[in-house]
Amino acid sequence: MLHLKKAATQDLPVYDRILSTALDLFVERGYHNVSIHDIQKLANVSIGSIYNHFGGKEGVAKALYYHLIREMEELVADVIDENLSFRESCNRIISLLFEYTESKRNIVAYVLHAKHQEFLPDEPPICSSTPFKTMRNIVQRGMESGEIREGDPWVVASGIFGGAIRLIHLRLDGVLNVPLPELYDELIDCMWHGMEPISIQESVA
Amino acid sequence: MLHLKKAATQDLPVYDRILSTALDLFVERGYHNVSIHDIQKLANVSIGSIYNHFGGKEGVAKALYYHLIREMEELVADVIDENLSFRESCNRIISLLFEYTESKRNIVAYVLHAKHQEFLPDEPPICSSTPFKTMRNIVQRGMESGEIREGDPWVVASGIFGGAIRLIHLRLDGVLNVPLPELYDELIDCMWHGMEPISIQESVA
DNA sequence: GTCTATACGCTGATAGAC
DNA sequence: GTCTATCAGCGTATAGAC
Repeated sequence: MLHLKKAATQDLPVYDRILSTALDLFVERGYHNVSIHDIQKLANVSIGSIYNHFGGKEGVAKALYYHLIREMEELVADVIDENLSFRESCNRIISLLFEYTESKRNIVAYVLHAKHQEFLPDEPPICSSTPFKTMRNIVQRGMESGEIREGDPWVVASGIFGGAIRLIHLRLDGVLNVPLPELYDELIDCMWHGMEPISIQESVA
Repeated sequence: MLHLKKAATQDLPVYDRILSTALDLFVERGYHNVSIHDIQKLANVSIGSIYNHFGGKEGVAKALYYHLIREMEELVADVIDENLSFRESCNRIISLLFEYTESKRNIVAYVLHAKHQEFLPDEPPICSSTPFKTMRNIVQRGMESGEIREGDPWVVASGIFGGAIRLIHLRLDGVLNVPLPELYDELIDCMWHGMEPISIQESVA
């Protein structure tokens, strides 16, 4: 697997160096504002190497896409292996995504931000790709086991993860200047108990 | 104001015809995959006209941006003028956004989807732009009046609107093939009452 | 596998007639 | 204001040496 660190960039083998550099550039400037020459210079490789390994710029983007989707899948799979309750699984996934957003910003940004259809016309849109499908399936299992309200799985999944994803977007866009993990507890509370004022919730109970 | 309709495209004055065509093309292919020549051909105008009115492709994108942001602002402002309760205001905004997504798909897609920083480096990111700021402010007022739980305004705003925005994205990406208004009631219920199974909510009450 | 130099097409932009 | 013809620059991709 590929672990991207800027500091270690120069020590990586060519293949990984290209991917690592491309990730940084794509996230920073956007795919279309990065030329092969930019990647070539910053990664200290030749254009020929890039074409040898990836067959061009689109090939680089595609390889990146698969690497990072896989990384996200593993994150979700690890949570499932922990055999937590349904609700704890959801919380854990959100918690990990929040940590990722802080420690591996560009990975999350590339997966979440990019309109991959603009430059990867063959790939399915990201929300239907495996990690998100998996998350939807988790929700469906939670409904069947009665741990969560019944309903359209997409609506329920959006209700659970929508707030978290929104916060990640805000954080990536630089609108939020608070690290996401600090907001975790409050968000979890909001999503499970709803947005009613707490006084009402208590008076009902 | 600009009301974009594909059918009436050919009857519009040049200025609006360019904007309308550009909107469709930008959403369909993405800003960078659309050339001035594409716009020129499809809008039945000359390149000269485009440069006269907008000063270039970026100028077209910028004008579009302002038009559509303004349209969204008005949508929110109209809701505020109705003087509903805080909660009803939120519901109404979501309802209108859902309708917009169905009837004016490309407008919503352009405002929501695009990473405008990639091609409009001078503009602020969309989530911090006026309509979203306004929505956050509404939330803040709701907290002060006790109609909603206290907390970080971004977290609360994400809790309220995050699910809706997520569904809009899914719909725009073609993952959902149900018109959003049909999902409205269920979503609203989820967001106000939380994701607990309904049986538990009832037993608590 | 890695590199450099080069070719070719596309795109944004301009000039100048009407 | 609208148009066409044309230019200059950039970015992808290739060819061929090492």
